[in-house]
Amino acid sequence: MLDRKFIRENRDKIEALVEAKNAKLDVDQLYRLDGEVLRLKQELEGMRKKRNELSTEIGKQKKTGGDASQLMAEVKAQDDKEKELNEQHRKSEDEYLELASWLPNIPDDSVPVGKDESANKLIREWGKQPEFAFKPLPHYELGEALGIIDFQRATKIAGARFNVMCGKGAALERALISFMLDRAGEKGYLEIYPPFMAARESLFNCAQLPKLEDDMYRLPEDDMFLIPTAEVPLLSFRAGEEIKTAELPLLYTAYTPSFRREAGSYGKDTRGLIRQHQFDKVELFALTKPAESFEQLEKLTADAESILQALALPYQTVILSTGDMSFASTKTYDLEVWMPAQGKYREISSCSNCTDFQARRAGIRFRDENKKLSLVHTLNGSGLAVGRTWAAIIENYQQQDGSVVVPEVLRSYLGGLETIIAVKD
RNA sequence: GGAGAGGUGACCGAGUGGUCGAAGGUGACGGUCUCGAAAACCGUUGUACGGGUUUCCGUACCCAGGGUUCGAAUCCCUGCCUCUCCGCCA
Repeated sequence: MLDRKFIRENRDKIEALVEAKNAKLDVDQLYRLDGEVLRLKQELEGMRKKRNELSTEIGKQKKTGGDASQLMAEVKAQDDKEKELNEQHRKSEDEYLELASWLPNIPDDSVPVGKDESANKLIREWGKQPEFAFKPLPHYELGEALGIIDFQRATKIAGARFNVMCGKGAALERALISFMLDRAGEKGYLEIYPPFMAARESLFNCAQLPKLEDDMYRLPEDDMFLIPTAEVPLLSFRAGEEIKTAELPLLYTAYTPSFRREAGSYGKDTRGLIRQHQFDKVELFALTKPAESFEQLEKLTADAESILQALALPYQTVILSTGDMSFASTKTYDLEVWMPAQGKYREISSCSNCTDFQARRAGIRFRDENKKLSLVHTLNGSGLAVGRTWAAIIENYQQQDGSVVVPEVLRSYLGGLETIIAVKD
């Protein structure tokens, strides 16, 4: 949610925003409703004032045994008008809020302007792409040959875009989660283990709603959703709270699965682990003072990058253009890991500064230097998407004989295992 | 799932129809005292929106949404949440 006064006083910026982020809403209607709400509210408050004054007077009369019937009739006389005004005001207000909830957050000035991902900009590259004396295989072929992942049988359980990991494959997934959580813990993030389902309000606070309702799995009887990212529970964890200023910045990390319907992505990445309905992720999340959030974004991004570096996986860091950014973000870095079989970099993390956009919806505040209640800023980043990391390891560490070398930092998590080899049957 | 109790300001807690935005306490802040600190004492301390804009005025808010009433934190209804007991269950 954007600040209402800001919207009111910056129509030019709002129009530019709607253009830059490809938002779909009727700006004229938004401003018409805002004006109407203000007008109705003023009129309504005037009537309430009169009613309050008369009621007080009636109270006094009754106390002293005077006759209040005249006054009571006077109050009664404005009932209908007041009721109607109230109704109109509420209706306009609801319509306004509904419309305003479709306004995305405003991109930071440092973000490249562009319609889509073609305008994204490379920030830096890290690591050397491995050279193979043979044609590197995709992770799904290798993984199936090694017997550590099974896409075929997963369909019997849940259909397409799911997977079953087996043996060392399952252990590798678990090792990655533990490794990432441990690293985040070392960097000062508090580990959180939250619910994997969330109420409608949590999704709205996070700005997954209203825009992404069709992209989520829903439990209609309870009006709950399977979380599409740990960002949802981590934001709502402190919703409605006044955070003690000395506590900021608050850093949280959480492992959760993420559930996404991937509606509208038919035919994209149909093979392998890149695009699944359920995938594991270790999330990094931060609440900061406003003045520190962009600095925190650099730190948080660096923290995510450090995981890739520790795993010695080549990657590049990209800043997303205005048209490619998510709804709530003002500035987003994507980390893209090298996938040898595709010969491409693929997104493995996305780190965003949502400034006060989510905090306003969730009501998370603190006392600033002037002791005024202010909204905190929220940031989130994957650190990292575990399934895609799994895939990147299999592909980057593959050997000619079809085995996969285990990255050194993971070996202690796998009982010292150095190489994943095919299970003989 | 069944029965009961309850949800009040940063926190604890009083308040069962009018003068209650709300006692008291804690915390925080300012001051007195002190070399300094603690203690003690005095004072200050809600949010949002709208209007005027130098300290001002108004409206709303005592979980949320409806209702009764001239008037509701206080009465009624619904929902959500918490606690206790029973049942069920990993």
